[in-house]
Amino acid sequence: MPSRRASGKPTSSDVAAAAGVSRSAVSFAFNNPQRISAATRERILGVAERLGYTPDTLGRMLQAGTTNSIGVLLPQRLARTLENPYYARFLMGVGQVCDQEGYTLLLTPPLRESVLKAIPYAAVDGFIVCGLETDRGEVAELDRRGIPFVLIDSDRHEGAPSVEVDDRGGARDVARHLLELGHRRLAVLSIGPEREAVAHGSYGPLARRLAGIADALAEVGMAMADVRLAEAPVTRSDGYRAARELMTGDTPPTAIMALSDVLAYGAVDALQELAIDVPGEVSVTGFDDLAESAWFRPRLTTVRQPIVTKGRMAADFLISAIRGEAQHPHQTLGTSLIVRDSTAKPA
Amino acid sequence: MPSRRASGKPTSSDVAAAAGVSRSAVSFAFNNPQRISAATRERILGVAERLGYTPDTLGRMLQAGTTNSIGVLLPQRLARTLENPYYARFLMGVGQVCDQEGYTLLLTPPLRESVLKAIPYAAVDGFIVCGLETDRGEVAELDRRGIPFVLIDSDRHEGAPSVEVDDRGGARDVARHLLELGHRRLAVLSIGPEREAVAHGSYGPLARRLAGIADALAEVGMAMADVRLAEAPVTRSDGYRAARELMTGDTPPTAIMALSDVLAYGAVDALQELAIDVPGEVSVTGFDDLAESAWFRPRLTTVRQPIVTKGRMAADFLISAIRGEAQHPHQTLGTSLIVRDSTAKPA
DNA sequence: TCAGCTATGTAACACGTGTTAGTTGCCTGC
DNA sequence: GCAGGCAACTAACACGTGTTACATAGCTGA
Repeated sequence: MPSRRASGKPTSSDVAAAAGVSRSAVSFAFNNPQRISAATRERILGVAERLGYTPDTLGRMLQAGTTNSIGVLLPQRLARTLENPYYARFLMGVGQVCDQEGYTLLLTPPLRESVLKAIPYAAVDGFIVCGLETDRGEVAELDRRGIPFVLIDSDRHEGAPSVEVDDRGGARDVARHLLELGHRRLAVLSIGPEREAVAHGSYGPLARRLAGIADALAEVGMAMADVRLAEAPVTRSDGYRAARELMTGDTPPTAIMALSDVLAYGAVDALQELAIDVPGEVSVTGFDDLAESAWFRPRLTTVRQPIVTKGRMAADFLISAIRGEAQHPHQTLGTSLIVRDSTAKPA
Repeated sequence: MPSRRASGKPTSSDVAAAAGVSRSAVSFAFNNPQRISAATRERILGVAERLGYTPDTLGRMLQAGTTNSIGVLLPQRLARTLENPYYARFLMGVGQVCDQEGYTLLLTPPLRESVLKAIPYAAVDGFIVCGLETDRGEVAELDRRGIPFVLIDSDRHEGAPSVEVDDRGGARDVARHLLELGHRRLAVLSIGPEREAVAHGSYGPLARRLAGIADALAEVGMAMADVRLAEAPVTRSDGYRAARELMTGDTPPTAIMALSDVLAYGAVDALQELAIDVPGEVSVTGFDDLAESAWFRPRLTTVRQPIVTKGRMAADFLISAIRGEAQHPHQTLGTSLIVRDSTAKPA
């Protein structure tokens, strides 16, 4: 009978005792067959089978010093994250590499509203750090832990690999597109509320996109002050509500620039319900180019960012760092303007 | 200087040595402040700070016997899983509970094509087992490990909690709906290829849905043999291709029953490209009722299954089991037919 | 003044594993 | 017949933590 008090799980000591051998022999029987005679090996395996023994995962990990798992440090709660198609797609890219290299994927949301506090509770070989709007010590904490990590959509940080996207250029391109079509009454549907973060000097993707829009506006002698700014948290419904409100003014915009595709979908929903033709009366643009945007009616004009590639590259960099192979590469991925059917000259 | 050979990370022994105290004192300084004098506590914390010490996650987990993490045992690779909106939504439900209870979420894909082999490599307090088409010993393995688990979309298994959906009833409802409208030339767009699994006696959700369709057919004197069956792996594009092929015959169907919403989207894409009106000429139905289906044009007639609730309930059951609170509840969630604009009487 | 209690710190144990160094016995070869 | 080598196995270490049982000193109260 396994001696372990009441917790059930038999340990290698139990097997050793029952088989009349040492604990080492048990380990060899499982991991190093040729290091032990075939006869006793069979006996040990038999006893193990009878007792229902399985090597403990944590014990093995502690000894091996590796978990075969990579963590994704998320800025939002799991429910909000998985609700967002952007993250689903990003994680898909990460997952491709995990599949290939045999890693599991640990999703780590903030613990009690704190990303920092979540770090000690994740048993992983390395972290992919997502959308760190303001660095409140997470990077320092990871550094001192000596655990490899990669920054995504954050500020560039010497001492760690990073993958970013040319958000500024992409936003500039789409704004330019609308301006060249002749639009002057523009509205920006931003992901928010994060204006405070921007005001406080954060340089997340959001701030960069706004900067890109400002760039394009400046080229025609306009400024952000000439643009109407609305904010919606994240979902399609949020975009719907925000767009409805945008159209209530006495001089509604002729073009709505949404800072994510999902918000753009919602905006189109609102316009259709108001019987406003897209793009005949109002043009709408997105950002991301999710797969659905090509199927959406009207087919959405948007900025393509290589989300899956971003995830894949992040995982590649991380695994290289875990293996101690690479230094600290910084990659900035390009964007491209995808002109489809949701934009046209103003009426 | 920390003595540890070259691996970097200082351990509590290093801190103890540097502070001239025992290792226990270091532990107390961090976890049990009142067990030690304020003066030495400050000193220890100071030394720890200087050395850059952080308690090791694995060591702590091993001692505590808990990981604060729950695992999701997936039947497919991560890339395929996260590509599927159904799973994204299911994981969202699981995530809601994780957020609430402070758990992290470990996604565990098959290792070398084997779900079984993946189990020993996941450091979790319990598993949510998804879509176990055929039980090849996974349940036995989890049982012998003595780790709590919950079965989702599988056969009911005494000895473990489970959450299922009335797939059969849902499929029967939607088939009945089409038959009552007058359709007789039906096509089923199944998720596959898994016909072999069904033939081998597996009772996954897919088989149950097919059984439900057979039920409805029987009510009007028809059988599955009278229905055209096509299979598509999983994505919208897959559905598109399969539907195009379905329509090539000399007597194309007047209604397409897709076994998932995503496939239904693809089917509508194909019909639109062929200039076939939906629902005027051909009706299309889905299964799942994803959020997008209400926005889709034409608004999709489908079977709603409570995906998020399923995930939430699975996580609830699991956490109860981890805490040793509950027995082995079995829950079967209901479905409801959502009639929208993608179905009509045949021409 | 001394028994007894509290505050403080430590040694030892427990969690469960893999691996290295070392012991024993048997067989081979000269 | 015995040195040397090999096979089989074990003791001890390492991974890093939290916690329990014990020792010591100082203080309080009768």
